[in-house]
Order: sequence, then structure tokens, then C-alpha cells
Amino acid sequence: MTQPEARQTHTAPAEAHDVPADARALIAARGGRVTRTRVAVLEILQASDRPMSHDELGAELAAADIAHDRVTLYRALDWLVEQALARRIAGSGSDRAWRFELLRADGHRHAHFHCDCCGQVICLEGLEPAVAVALPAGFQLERAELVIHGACPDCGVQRAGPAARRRR
Amino acid sequence: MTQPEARQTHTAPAEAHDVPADARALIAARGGRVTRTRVAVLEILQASDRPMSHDELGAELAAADIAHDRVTLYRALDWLVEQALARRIAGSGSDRAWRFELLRADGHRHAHFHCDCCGQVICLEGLEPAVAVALPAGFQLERAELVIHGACPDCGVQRAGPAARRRR
DNA sequence: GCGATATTGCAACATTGTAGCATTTGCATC
DNA sequence: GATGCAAATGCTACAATGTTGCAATATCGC
Repeated sequence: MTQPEARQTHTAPAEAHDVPADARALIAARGGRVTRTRVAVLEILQASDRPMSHDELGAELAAADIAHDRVTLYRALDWLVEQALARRIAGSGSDRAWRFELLRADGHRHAHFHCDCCGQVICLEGLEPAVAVALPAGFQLERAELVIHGACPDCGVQRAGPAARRRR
Repeated sequence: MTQPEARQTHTAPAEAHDVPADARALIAARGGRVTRTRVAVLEILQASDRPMSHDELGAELAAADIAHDRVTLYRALDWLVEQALARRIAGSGSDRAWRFELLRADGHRHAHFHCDCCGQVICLEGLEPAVAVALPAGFQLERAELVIHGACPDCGVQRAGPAARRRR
């Protein structure tokens, strides 16, 4: 998994009040048990500005020296989604893994940018899928997912030829 | 696999002009060998009005009594995509399989509707993702994928309670 | 019909996710 | 601080979806 390990993430104790709310409190408030993995996962997501995959989360946990099991991680994420603390977005591109991002209280929705080059997914804050579209009769709209594909700033510059764009 | 040559597979002369172009000709024109699986896959896609997954294609092939291998099917589809005869769209929802649809010569793009109930994907012809959006500096747009989630006409009516909407 | 080589078909493996179940842990209570 | 019990964990297995390598086969130009 081409992942340059450890991105900006990590919440140093000093900046604990930067995050929306205390992870432990959020978990406890929902009647869930405050466990190692849940707290860590929630904190990592709070510190991240883009959706993360199981794999990336796992790497972060490992980097932080937090013992965890693959299945437990899946279950912790499932729980967060179930409790409406996070939301699951479909992997776009050839990367068929789920990604997770914190759900904002304001129900804010935004589009995502998928870099076909490095596979990274980035939130496009200012871009709300304006789908007041007229669906054919009978279809019930629940939500719209908009994914923009292309090259991110990092990849855009070093992109040499079309061969570099093999699907990923 | 005793194949009585000149198998005249489908393509009943009468409906030959229904399909965009003869599958065999399309394949040959691109320098590819005209093989059982490629022709059949292309014809099935031509006859379908919605993107199909490997699985669905495989079922169609089986139904038409066309011997095929799982890997061969994958490769035939890869080839079609490579030759710009088809395009691959990411499975949305929890269904992480690719789906394929014929690429129209006019480069027409449209959005897709994913039924969260039955998992079916349908083309929304009249709906082109209007993403003349202003991407942040540095991002290069290549294409936009718009997926509308909800319930299709078939599922919409019989949808009883919220329990029926478990992710799928 | 023949030969070169593009495709196939098979088996093995990779990735991502789930299910079942015994063991451990968090936490309310004593 | 000790205790009990359900909630979580951490295994191991398994399922779904793809991919890779390679020998056997079928296409197609001659």
C-alpha cells in the first residue's frame, strides 16, 4: 500500500482542545465502552483532514504503538458509523477499500477528490454536490456522492507521460 | 470445446442494426482476435442498458451457454476498457465490484443511480455532473463521478421500515 | 493446412471484509 | 479494592473480488 506512513496526524496533548470534543467523552456519551482502539481511532480521525482507510488507520495505530487487531479495527469503525460519529465513503478508483471520516454535527456534505496518481482522497470543502436534480419518476433520492478524479497538486507536477496514469 | 466453426453466434441478421455496431467488427478493427468470450461480452454489454458487474456478465454467459473462465472474463473486460470500447465504473455502496458499460463514441457522460435496496445500478441519461466547479489551485480535473443513492422504483414501493435499508 | 503468437484456462495467491466463539476488559456495584 | 457480567477483543476460518504466472489452445495471416 503505497503509503508514505505517518502523515501530519497525531494530536499532541497540548492541542487537545483543538478537536471538536474529547474522544472518550464522545464514546461514553453514547453508552459505548471506552476502549483503547475506539479512543485511538476516533482521535486519529479527528486529527485527520481527509477520509482514511482501514489500512491507513491500522498504520497510524501501529505507529502510535497501539496494539490492535484487524477485525477489532473494522468493528470499531462499524461502531462509529452506527453511532453516527463517522461516515463511510466508498472507495473510488481501483482502490476498493472503504474510507472513513468524522461526521460533522452540522450534517455538512462535501465532495471528494481522488488522485488517480497516488490514490489519496481529499475532502473538497467548498464543493457540495448540487443535485437538486430531477430524478426520473419513482426514484427516491437519499444522498449523492460526487467524486472528482484527477491529479493532486503533488502528483500533477511530476506527472510525465500518459503511461504514469495507469489505473490505481 | 468442439466449436462448429462459423458459429454465427446470435446477431440474428434481422436485429443486426439494433446494436451500435457489429461486435466482431469492432473487435477486429482494433487488431484484437475475435474470440468467443470477447464477442459475447461485447454483445451482452451492447444489449444492456445499465452497467454490469463481472458477476452479472458471468451469469449471462452461463445462461447463453457460453463456456468461459472467470479470469478470461476479467481479461476480456480489461481489454475492452483498454481499447476504449467500455468503461469501468467503481462499485458504489458496499458492493465493491467493478461494473462495466459501453463507452459511447460521442463521449457522453452520465451519472449513475445506485439502489441501496437491491444494489442495482442504473444510468441516469439526463444527468450530467455539472462540475465546472472551481477546484482548489493545483488540482487537475480529469473526470467527475456522480452517484445518486436511494431507492429505485421497484424497491421504493415495497420499502416498509427503516430496517429494510441496512447497507448493501 | 501451417506456424507464430494472442488468448485461454487453470491453479495459486493477494486484498478487503465478515462470522463464530472463547477470552479479556470496562465499569457498575458491593 | 474486589467482584460479576455484558461488551469488546483477538483469534481462526471463510467469503468475495481481483491479479499473476504459465502451459495449452485457438486465431488468423500465409
